[in-house]
Amino acid sequence: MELVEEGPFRYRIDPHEGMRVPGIVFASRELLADAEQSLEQVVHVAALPGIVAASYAMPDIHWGYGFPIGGVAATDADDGGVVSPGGVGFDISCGVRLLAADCDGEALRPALAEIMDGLDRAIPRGAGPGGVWRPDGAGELERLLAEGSRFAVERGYGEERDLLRCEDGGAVADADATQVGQRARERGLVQVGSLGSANHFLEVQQVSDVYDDTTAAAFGLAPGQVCVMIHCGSRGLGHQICTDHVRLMDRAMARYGITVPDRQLACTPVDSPEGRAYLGAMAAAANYGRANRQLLSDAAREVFRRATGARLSLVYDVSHNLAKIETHEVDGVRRQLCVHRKGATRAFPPGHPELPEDIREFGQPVLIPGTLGTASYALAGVAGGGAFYSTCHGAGRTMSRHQAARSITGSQLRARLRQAGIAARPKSWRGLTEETPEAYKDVDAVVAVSEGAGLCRRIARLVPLGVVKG
DNA sequence: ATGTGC
Repeated sequence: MELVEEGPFRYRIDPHEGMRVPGIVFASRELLADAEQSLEQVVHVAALPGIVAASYAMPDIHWGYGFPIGGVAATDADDGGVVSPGGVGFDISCGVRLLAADCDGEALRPALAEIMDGLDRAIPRGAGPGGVWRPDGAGELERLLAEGSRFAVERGYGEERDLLRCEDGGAVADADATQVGQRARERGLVQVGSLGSANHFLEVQQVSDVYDDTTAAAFGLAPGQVCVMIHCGSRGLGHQICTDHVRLMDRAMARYGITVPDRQLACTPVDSPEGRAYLGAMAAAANYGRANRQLLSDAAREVFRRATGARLSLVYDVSHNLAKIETHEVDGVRRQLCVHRKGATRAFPPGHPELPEDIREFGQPVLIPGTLGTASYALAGVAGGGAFYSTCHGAGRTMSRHQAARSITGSQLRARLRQAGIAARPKSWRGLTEETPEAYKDVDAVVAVSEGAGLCRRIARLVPLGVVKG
């Protein structure tokens, strides 16, 4: 792949092979070495009808279904632009929530084992059914899909202030539950308030570094402070919605005269019945994902309250797998675009009207989950953020799950975490080996490059004290 | 990511 170095940590792939726009890859030379194969997917995405500006790749890019994970693509509906479920991914609305405790690590230490045991009992996780709340039939699921975190808070799982610190106030307005199929509903009904498996986790963390005292304080973060980070998505419901709508679009594509370089890029115009149906179902899954994180926050709060009386207040909740209709200025013209972010986090700049009033001047909080036993980050959006105000979402895999599981045994991993002073409560030690840190890129490098490329800035770094995983 | 692989 021919890459033109355009600026610091910014590379361009010039249009060829049916590309309508260039590819723009944000990376260092080291990170590019891991990205080589997935750049082909950046090229494929650049061929989508109606794509605007560029097919972007974040520094944590890796191979995904159709689109790369770490990809950003915006399309213009008025210019034949399409929407593609592959541009969001199977885990619709997968995202991260960070809660700040009113105590520091030193104070928490004596109660840590008790808290971890409490979380071990309170947090449903792993594949299959099980959640903290079983909606009372189809009516409640319907409201959950329409109202997201708002409904969870209304039902007593949280406080009104939580909603102010959620992307979209905790619910997107354009959810259309009629486009969520029966199987998706059945799977979703029994998984409300559950973590899932793979790289999803709930961690008790401590702030290890602060890079901007003022912004950190405004976000509610200080050196040494205890936090809880939750990384999860929309479970089987989102997965089923993606499966269903990929199939529908795959069949419909030809009728719109659309051809794509990879069948996994199945798409239809944003303004088509199929496009609107997907966006409506996707928004319902987005609300499910937010409610899921809200319910797990409530479960964690209860454990902390009982163990030490500590309170957890929400810093922010943001997704990294979503398509959204947003207004952006392109070459001096304001346009309504369908922005696909897949393994990429929205990072609105300071002053953006959609940000909570009390932190608006600092830019949107961006939450980056680390991999097992490594650091996580709180970042902030910056003015001029290159890729439709998006940045990285995490470390990004370099090893397959199979490869990772062969590289270390459960007991070796267990010993390492214990040595690092991290209290782990996995559902199974065997399953955890797929998540060994060597299977991922270095999150510190990914975040440093994202900042260097002008996509975001670092606010605080967090390290794990305890981890709950599927 | 996922009642993991058509």
